[in-house]
Amino acid sequence: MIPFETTVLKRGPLSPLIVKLGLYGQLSDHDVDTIGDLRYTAIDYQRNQRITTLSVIPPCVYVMVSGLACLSVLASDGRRQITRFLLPGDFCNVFDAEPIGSIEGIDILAPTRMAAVPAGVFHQLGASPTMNDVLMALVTNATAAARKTIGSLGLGNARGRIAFLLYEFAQTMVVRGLIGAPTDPLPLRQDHIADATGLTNVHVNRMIAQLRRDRILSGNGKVLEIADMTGLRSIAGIKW
Amino acid sequence: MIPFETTVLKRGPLSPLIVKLGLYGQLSDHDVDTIGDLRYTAIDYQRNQRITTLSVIPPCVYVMVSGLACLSVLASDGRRQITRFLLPGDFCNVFDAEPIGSIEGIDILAPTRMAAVPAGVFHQLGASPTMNDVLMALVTNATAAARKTIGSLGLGNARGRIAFLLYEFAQTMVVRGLIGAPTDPLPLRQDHIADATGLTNVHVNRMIAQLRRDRILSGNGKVLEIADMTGLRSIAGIKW
DNA sequence: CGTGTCGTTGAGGCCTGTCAACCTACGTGG
DNA sequence: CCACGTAGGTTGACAGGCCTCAACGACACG
Repeated sequence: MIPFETTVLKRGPLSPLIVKLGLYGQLSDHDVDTIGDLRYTAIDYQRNQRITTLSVIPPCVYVMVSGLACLSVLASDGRRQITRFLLPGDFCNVFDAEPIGSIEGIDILAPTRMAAVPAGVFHQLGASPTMNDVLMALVTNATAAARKTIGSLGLGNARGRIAFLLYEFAQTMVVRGLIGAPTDPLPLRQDHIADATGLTNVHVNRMIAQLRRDRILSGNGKVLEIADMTGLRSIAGIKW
Repeated sequence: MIPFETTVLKRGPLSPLIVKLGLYGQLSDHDVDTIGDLRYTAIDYQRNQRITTLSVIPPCVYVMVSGLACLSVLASDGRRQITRFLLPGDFCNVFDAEPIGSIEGIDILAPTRMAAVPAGVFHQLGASPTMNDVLMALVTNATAAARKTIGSLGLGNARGRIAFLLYEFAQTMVVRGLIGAPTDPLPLRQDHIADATGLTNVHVNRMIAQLRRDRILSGNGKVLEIADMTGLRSIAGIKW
């Protein structure tokens, strides 16, 4: 029997986008084909690049194809706060991840490829009622996810914040078909976790060591794996 | 000369909604009239009520008409994190403020009136292309605002977090026409600020006293006023 | 083998939380 | 008119979680 992923992956590099959109509504075969066949310009970015303005001449919608990036806000003193991670299939300059005016930028956390799709094409696609509903649900969901993060930052101590971040990140990766199981290695460095939780890398290191001793996390050194999703969720300390 | 507000206020109780929508696109006279004339059921809520499910039989869109409320997430131990404030004109159960499944609720912070508009009517309104764009911009903006809050919580210390919150709150109140100037008294108690910034009410009290000594805030006791918006913004510590 | 990246560990200090008491303003009822 | 209760704000003493600074280790790569 051919696994489900195979049929999706046959759609090509934009299949992560199809998977993502499919989470928010039933896509018609026509929509799936249209997206799968979209013409786009591939653009590659290197690690540690910060992008404040994506080229929009001609007007383009950027979709991440592979890699890892994030949106972040900077403090006056240069520190960085990651406000959301960007995964393959995520929009990078519109809809749920439209950077805030001049204060938010895109940081590339691992070698990343983006697909620049002419905005006109995409706007046309969004004209269909079902696709419009899907996009609206997408953005609404992003708002809700951001508010959950606000909850975690406000309510949790260091241990709780880290637990929440890892739980949500792994959950998202699985749902989006980017890893097979939540116990697979996560592509996060301790610095990323620090910048996303508002903690220092030193303290993140200590907390991760503690979570490993508690058998909530596994892996050594640079390999970060979740051992106990249920435990992680309860440590996050939110009343779900 | 008749001030602008007068013409808007003539639209009746739903004028805050018209003002809000107008921030995200040019509304046609027809749209304004339609919204101003919407039939709705008024529902009043008392302070300290927590609403986990708004009645949706029949399906309704809830719009706040007057008062003050917030969305909040609870910790396992019962503490509350305010994830966003709800002001007159805000949707309360759809679009930019759709509560997250079972984990988020609406807390009434001051006597509040909501307008329950039949969902069908509203869905019909959103069918027009321009209004659809307005709604999409609304939700996108809410996502961006939430991410800005994440930035403040992650980057700022107590002083910075409070400064950010008050700056954004006052700014929003002014833009929405709910107060005349950012130096007008704000309808926030110190407890609200504590729950929105993830601090304790005791520490919020000390920080507010400090900001008053620094002439950034004014007012005594229960009266909270901003004296210096520019100073507040720079204290927030975000690279704008 | 030098260099850079990322993780790890220790010592010390500050920011913020916790606990507790008290104060003012205001409304209610005898 | 006063006793009382409640809501919200204010202040002090103390503890602890997290930050800062610093050094070192493991590993990849040219």
